[in-house]
Amino acid sequence: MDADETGLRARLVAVGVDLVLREGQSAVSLREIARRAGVSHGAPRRYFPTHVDLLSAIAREGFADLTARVERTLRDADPDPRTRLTALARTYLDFAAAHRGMFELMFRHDLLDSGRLRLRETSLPLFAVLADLVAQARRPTDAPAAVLAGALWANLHGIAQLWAWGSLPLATGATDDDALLRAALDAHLGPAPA
Amino acid sequence: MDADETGLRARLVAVGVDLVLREGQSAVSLREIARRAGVSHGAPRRYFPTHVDLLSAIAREGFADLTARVERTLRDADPDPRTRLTALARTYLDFAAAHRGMFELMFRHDLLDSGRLRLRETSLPLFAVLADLVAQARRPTDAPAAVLAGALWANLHGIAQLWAWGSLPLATGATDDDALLRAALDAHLGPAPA
DNA sequence: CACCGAAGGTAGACACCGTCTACGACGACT
DNA sequence: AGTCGTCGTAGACGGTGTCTACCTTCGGTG
Repeated sequence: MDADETGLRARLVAVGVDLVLREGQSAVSLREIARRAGVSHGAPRRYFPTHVDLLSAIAREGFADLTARVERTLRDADPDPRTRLTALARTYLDFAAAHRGMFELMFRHDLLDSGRLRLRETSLPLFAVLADLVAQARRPTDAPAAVLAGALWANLHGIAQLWAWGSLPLATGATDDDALLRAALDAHLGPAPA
Repeated sequence: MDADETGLRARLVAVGVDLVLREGQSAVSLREIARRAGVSHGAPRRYFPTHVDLLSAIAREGFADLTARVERTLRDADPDPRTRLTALARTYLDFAAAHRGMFELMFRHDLLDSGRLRLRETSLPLFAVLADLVAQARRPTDAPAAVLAGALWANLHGIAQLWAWGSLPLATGATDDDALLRAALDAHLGPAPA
């Protein structure tokens, strides 16, 4: 971002992001990142005392990226809340599918320290956007907006997870996750408008 | 189970199950299991050529356990499909919360080989139970039963995941996942009966 | 100008991991 | 009695994260 381009700290994060996107979460070792950044294996320690710190910084970039994608999608989208929610959901699932390694890392709480590096502060705005749209699309008989938004998010997340896991298509016979996505949106927000 | 109690193979799996339940997924190393089983670090290799094989066997026990719990719950439950689905869902979430390490392992596709050890065959019956109940509770205007069941499962799974992740309560302000669970069931199956 | 002290990166050690391989003990069967 | 399989041992190898001692380099101050 605004960090010195040549600064090792930023370079380590950039290399890590590239690595997790290209080779998945398990490839992101401290030593491998250091190697690709052209420094010794001990160098990262100056900026990231622990592996968790570096991974958290990388995951933070992932949340920022996802948030930016969602905002970009919404910028060009219809004003109708239901349509916007559909676009948001599709962006979420597309992100999970296209950047599987990063998506996995982002929710591996055992590898991350959500307290450090303002990881949580980076992920909350995304939920706020979702919650705001849900509040607009909510019908009077629905659950409270926060609960409805949480349930919908959980549904999106579950679809992404189970899809990555591999048994969902096998169990449902679906060949794509679009049917599941539409079912989830219909369930939480009511039938799609004509 | 029916395996020789004194057989090393069964003992390794039992120790692994115990270990993952007690200390979480990251504690389940080949060498630690061997240590606790009182054998050398190379011994497991005779029965489980690779770490993935042993973890898969452990996860298989997890699925069997979860399936058994669900079946036990349903045995004593009301015949009404909606009630039964609620009981199933609660059992699923309770399991995820109570045996977090095992639950994590069960869906860590990067640590498991779903092909080997009939892991998939062990997890599918559980989904079949869910799908069967959903088919009974399904309303005519709902999505096809398989899709509806998949979407509901994804919702359950997402609630479990995000709850474990830790940001859900923070975002929704909920102090328990019961509100989310009820919202999910209501969304997919229609409002709860009086 | 000389010095010095901190910042930033190097390099080696340590314990642990999964995997591979050579080897020994032991029991059953011919 | 002898031989062959089965099963577990034990050591090595390359990998990991972390810790620590060291070196280099550069900016400010006497």
